[in-house]
Amino acid sequence: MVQNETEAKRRGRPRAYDPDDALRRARDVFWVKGYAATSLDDLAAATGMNRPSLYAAFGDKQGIYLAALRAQAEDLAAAIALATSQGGPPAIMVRLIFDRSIDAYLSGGGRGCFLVGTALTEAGANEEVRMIVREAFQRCDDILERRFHAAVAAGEMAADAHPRALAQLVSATMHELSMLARAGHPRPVLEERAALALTLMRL
Amino acid sequence: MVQNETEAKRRGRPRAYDPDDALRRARDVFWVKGYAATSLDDLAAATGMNRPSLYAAFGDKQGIYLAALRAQAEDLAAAIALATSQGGPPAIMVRLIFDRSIDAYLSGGGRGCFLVGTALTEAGANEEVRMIVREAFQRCDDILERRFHAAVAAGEMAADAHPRALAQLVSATMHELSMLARAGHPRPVLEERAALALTLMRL
DNA sequence: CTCATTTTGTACCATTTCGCAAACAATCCT
DNA sequence: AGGATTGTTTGCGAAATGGTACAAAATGAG
Repeated sequence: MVQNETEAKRRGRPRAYDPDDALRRARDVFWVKGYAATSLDDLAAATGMNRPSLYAAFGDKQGIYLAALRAQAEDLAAAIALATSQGGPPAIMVRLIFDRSIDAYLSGGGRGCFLVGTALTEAGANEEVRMIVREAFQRCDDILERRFHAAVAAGEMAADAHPRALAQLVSATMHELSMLARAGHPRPVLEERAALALTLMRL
Repeated sequence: MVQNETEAKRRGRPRAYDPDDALRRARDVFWVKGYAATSLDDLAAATGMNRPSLYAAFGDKQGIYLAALRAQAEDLAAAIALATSQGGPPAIMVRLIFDRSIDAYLSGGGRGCFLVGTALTEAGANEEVRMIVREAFQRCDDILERRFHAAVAAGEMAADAHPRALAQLVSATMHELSMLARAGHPRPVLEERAALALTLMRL
């Protein structure tokens, strides 16, 4: 919806808001209240925009949510890709991923992961959301699996390690940490989970 | 709200519905659409009751949801307690738990676990829901941990097995299976996840 | 039979919600 | 300067939503 981002000069009245910033603020409301419980008034208040501007920028309510969801899915995959791109022992990498995840999930009052905390509910009745969630998680799994596979090939892990099982355990642990955060558990609980999951990985 | 369940004879006009059955039907609507997206009209249509009867039976909309949520939390803990109460090798027990979970999560079009799929979103802004979810999952973890601890003591598992870590892995795997189901993954995907988690447990 | 009691059915109300139309404002182009 | 273009503001309106009042109906008690 929002276009001509990079173009030097646009004609007509300039926008009074930054689309990326507005989408982040809208996303934060969805993040706490969920999609269905968030009203356009909530979004207008959070972004400082009024409804017609919201419509012009992102389309209807579902359009705003889908834009936020896609951005969040992209950020998630990018974060995993970044964490796995650095070399070094897989154990260090996994520990880093867990630490970063815990920080992220506890920020904002323990809201957890956006996908887990909001999109999953909507996935029950919305085919598009369901697909976005499925593909986002699948991408993360694939990235992690490739990384573990490479680590085995590089001799950084035991030869009989199971890259696919380990990738899925990292993924599941992240999701579990997200749930625990949103259920109100404090940091030490999350840290112990991460530590015990790491123990079971025997890296 | 609903009372005098066991009393032989009630005065006045008899109820035209079965409270337990009505609550199950209401729960099924919440299960697919989530709490916020479910309207009282939806609930009235699903239960066959009209709004005043719903109010008399369960209170307001949140009351209906909380009743369904509490019942579901109870059922979950009961299912775990039942599965762990039977003796035998822990590996068999875990496999059974996963199999049962997969069946349950894929039924109804892949709606996953009620708590994971609906309550977690609401937990973001509802303190009571957050507490119910937290306690329900905590109970399951505790039951599983005790069972693994007993298995170690009984020599059914390696002495250096980690009951707490294993319990948390079973729990996290169940939650992950629930998410995968709701994200639209087919049965084989879930079955592979369960199998690989079991592999990592080295039971 | 009559009355008290409980539930049901209909209708209603106040509020919220989404979405849009039309007028106003700011900028660019010629 | 004047028109074209784009974004903002205000306000409206139709529909849906949560919740309730009240009369009718169905049962047990006396």
